Amino acid sequence: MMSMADHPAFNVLLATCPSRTSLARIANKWTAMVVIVLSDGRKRFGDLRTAVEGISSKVLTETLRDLERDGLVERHAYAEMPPRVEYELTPLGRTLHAPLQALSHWAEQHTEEVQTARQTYDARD
Amino acid sequence: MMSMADHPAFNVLLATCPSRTSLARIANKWTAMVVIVLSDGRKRFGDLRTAVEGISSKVLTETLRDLERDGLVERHAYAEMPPRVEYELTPLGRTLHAPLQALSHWAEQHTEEVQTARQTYDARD
DNA sequence: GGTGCCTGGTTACCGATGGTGACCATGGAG
DNA sequence: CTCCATGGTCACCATCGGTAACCAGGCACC
Repeated sequence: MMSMADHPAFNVLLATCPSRTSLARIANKWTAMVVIVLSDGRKRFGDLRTAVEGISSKVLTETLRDLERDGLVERHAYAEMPPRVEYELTPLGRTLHAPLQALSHWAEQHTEEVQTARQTYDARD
Repeated sequence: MMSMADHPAFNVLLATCPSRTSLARIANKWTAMVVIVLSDGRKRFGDLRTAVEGISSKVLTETLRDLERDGLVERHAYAEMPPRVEYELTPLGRTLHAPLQALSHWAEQHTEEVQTARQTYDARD
């Protein structure tokens, strides 16, 4: 059975609703790519940096910190030399995989249509 | 039947893949909110501005222009005074509704967990 | 014991992006 | 002749994303 409590009155369209903060975090290309890579399993910092082509150390660090802060990713640091740090999705983070994967699939599947539309738009008058 | 041509080798994880441009456009909070409002039907500029609380004219204009350029939204301007301009999703734009709605739902449904995690993170040492 | 490599960052800097508030063109109403 | 309504644009500033250089610390080599 579902009660009212299962449906809090959160609405991203409302300016002051805290859910908008959550949306802003996940509706982000780097977040999407990092989560997709991490859903394959625990990954080291350097491996993430390689897998998510083109991301810089700084942006990867920030993205991971934000995800950790929001309880979506867990950080495991080992006191070794050279250092080793691994990241993995929390159970909450794993629930993000499906929606973000869907978004990426959309991007991949409709890229050609988007490119065509863009060329048409840019070519007109 | 599906052929190879139905599955182009687009991959958002590759830096130079054009699908990444598409992902960057749709993985954006304003895009998500605008598409969700528009999936309810054709809307006037002013109504969109009201429905997506907190968006400025400038950002709404830019968001709509980008969506139009990518073939996701169609703009209908009427030569009346005062002016009337309506926007509606194209068939391609409508395919975005489900993934973006899912993302918003995630944000709304997990806001409390995210907030709790954030407080815990910020409170530690 | 100086040189260099390895990893996971940090720092300074800089251009793009997002956000704010004022302003505008047009025509009709008062 | 002034005011309102609509759908913007413009100038301006803050914040963010991105780039390239550098760093800590231990180990290996010579």
